[in-house]
Amino acid sequence: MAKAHKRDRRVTISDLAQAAGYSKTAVSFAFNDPGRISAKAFGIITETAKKIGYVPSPTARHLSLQRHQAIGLLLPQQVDTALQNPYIVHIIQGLGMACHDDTYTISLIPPIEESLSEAVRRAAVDGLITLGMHAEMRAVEVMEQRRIPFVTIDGIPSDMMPCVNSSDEQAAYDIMKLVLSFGHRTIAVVSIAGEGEPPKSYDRSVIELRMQGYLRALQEEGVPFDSPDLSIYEQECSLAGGAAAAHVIMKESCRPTVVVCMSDIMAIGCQLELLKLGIQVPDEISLVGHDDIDMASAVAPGITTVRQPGRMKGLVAAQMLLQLIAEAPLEQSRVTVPYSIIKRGSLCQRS
Amino acid sequence: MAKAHKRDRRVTISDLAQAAGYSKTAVSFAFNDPGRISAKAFGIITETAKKIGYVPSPTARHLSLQRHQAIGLLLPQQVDTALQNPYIVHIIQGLGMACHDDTYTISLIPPIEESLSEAVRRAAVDGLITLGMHAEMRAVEVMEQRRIPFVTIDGIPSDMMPCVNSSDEQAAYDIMKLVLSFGHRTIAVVSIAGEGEPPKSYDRSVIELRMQGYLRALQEEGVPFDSPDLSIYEQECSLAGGAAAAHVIMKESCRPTVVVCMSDIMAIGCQLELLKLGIQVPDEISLVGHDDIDMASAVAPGITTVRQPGRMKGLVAAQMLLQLIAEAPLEQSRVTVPYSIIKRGSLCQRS
DNA sequence: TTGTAGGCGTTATCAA
DNA sequence: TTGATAACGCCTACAA
Repeated sequence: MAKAHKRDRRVTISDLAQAAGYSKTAVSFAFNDPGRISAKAFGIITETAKKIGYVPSPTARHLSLQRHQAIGLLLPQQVDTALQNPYIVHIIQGLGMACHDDTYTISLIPPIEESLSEAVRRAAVDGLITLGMHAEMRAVEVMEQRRIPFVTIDGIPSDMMPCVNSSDEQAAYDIMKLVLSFGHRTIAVVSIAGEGEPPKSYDRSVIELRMQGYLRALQEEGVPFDSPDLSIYEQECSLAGGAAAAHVIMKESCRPTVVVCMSDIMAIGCQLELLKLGIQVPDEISLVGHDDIDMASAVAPGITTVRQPGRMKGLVAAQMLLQLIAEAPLEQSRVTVPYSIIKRGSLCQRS
Repeated sequence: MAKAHKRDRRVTISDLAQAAGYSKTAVSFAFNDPGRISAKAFGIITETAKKIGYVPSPTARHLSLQRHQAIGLLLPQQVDTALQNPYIVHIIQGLGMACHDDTYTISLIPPIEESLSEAVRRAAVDGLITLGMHAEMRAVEVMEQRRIPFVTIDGIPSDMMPCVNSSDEQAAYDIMKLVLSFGHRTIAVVSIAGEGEPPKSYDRSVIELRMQGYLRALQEEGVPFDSPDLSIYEQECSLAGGAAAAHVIMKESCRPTVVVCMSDIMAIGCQLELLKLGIQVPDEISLVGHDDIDMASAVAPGITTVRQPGRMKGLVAAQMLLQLIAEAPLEQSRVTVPYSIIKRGSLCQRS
């Protein structure tokens, strides 16, 4: 009567111990370290377990072991919004690759009522991956209080926080250099308009870094910021934004020979619109993008672009995190993953 | 000496209770039900909490409350593979939309050593979303033993298991009907080759249902299965598979006027290859696909296709699951989410 | 090899 | 309003 008052209680280790005629310890061993009990005991216990339908409670194990076998990805926005960004999907894939062998699970953790720190408080994970500078101080504080290790992707390299970055500035510099090497001198740059706080797809700092890279390359070639040959636009990061850019550009008195877009999605939108307007791409106007999303290789001509190594970043970050969780020392706490430039048909020699 | 032997123990509710000069109960109330203690007590406790850096342990709460505030998505493959399928990404977005308000977290749960049931055993979630028929019996058994509610997406409607489906057969029927209404009578169908056990992107049953839908429509219009005007191919579900289809089709003595592909990715691959071969799309050969992936609207001409309501399915499934978790009755345990046909440029009147 | 008992950090019950 | 104390279900020294 003391215990069996609820008919549909889930079956616990005690139930199994009783049913099998062994102690809880024996049962525990049967599941976690069979070598420590007799073969007979093991047989009886597993048999009985099957019979009465016993499944060890993960939660109880977690509490007891102080470990979840899970890592979390702290998202700057709600899940549905975040996953609209293919880059984030790539990162998750990378995390998955790293977690595969160690059978860690991945938790998608959006802010709770706008608050990342609140999300961190409640996260039942062994470690966290953080995106961008959104690792606001409050959240970092909580992670430290909770002693949860974390690795930041695309964060601002600082302090002792482990992070995985790619050289955005350099990548932008490189592709602009490529553009210039093709003889282009009348250039339109389409930057990303940052609407709202957390920009839909990109961190503000990334946008700035890319712009700096562009300008550095231009400067080197003697195209200063205020050159009449250089026009800079800001558009929403979408196909529509790219299309809008196409229209604006066509109205320019001094039409550019190349459009340098800060994202493939805009480049593709722009290219489709230019084609629709009867402009030959790349013959009349060349185009380059950024990110190498799937679509970039699917459109005709393919978009010359910079490949964001999202998967690689996720993979490396997760590996580092797993190290930290295991309390193993990190070889390096600041990793830079290389970009690569993908050459396709959208960029050609200036005609 | 009994307790304070570890210097870096994380601070617990007892520590706070002691530091604040109240009982654990009072502390618990301060965090969960402040109305039940005096304002003064609340003030002191929260103040002290901040000072000593106390954060309630989620795990301990989970064990105590028997609830995780998390749902899991049971993936048929590893995370990186699964997320290559945009349809699955859409589903996750849908889950995210549903979880937003209730601040549930989403766990991505891949099989553990090929075993879904093992993954279910260890999942620390309040409920599970299951994909396709991959909810093999063993996994279902474990869910029942653990008393974890679940909802299946694209599963085989059966028994009492709640599920969210879309009428694949009907959708295929509809698009084939559309094709026929445009006057096409010489038709190539490109089906999906099922390589390996869990097909890369599609459940076997979905493929069969779509084929059935195609055939039903054809039959109605007097194009029987063995008509010389109908040729059926099987290709890998990829751009390359579509391209391969294009080549095979062009070698046919009786060239079709339309290619009906079971997936957009194949349709796009096919279209790009046809264009490369100098075939006019849609004038010489029309094309239709299935799924309405992002790319389908980006290529030129756009692919006429059937929109897989992935987000909607995820949303509905998660809402149902949340109901089940709350032990609220389900309005209906079998929901069918409607497809819609998206008309774009790739399909035109037979010339 | 097996069992006893204490700990993991909360929440919930029920007196005081 | 407050505070002991018993769950929650498992793991694991330590003892037998």
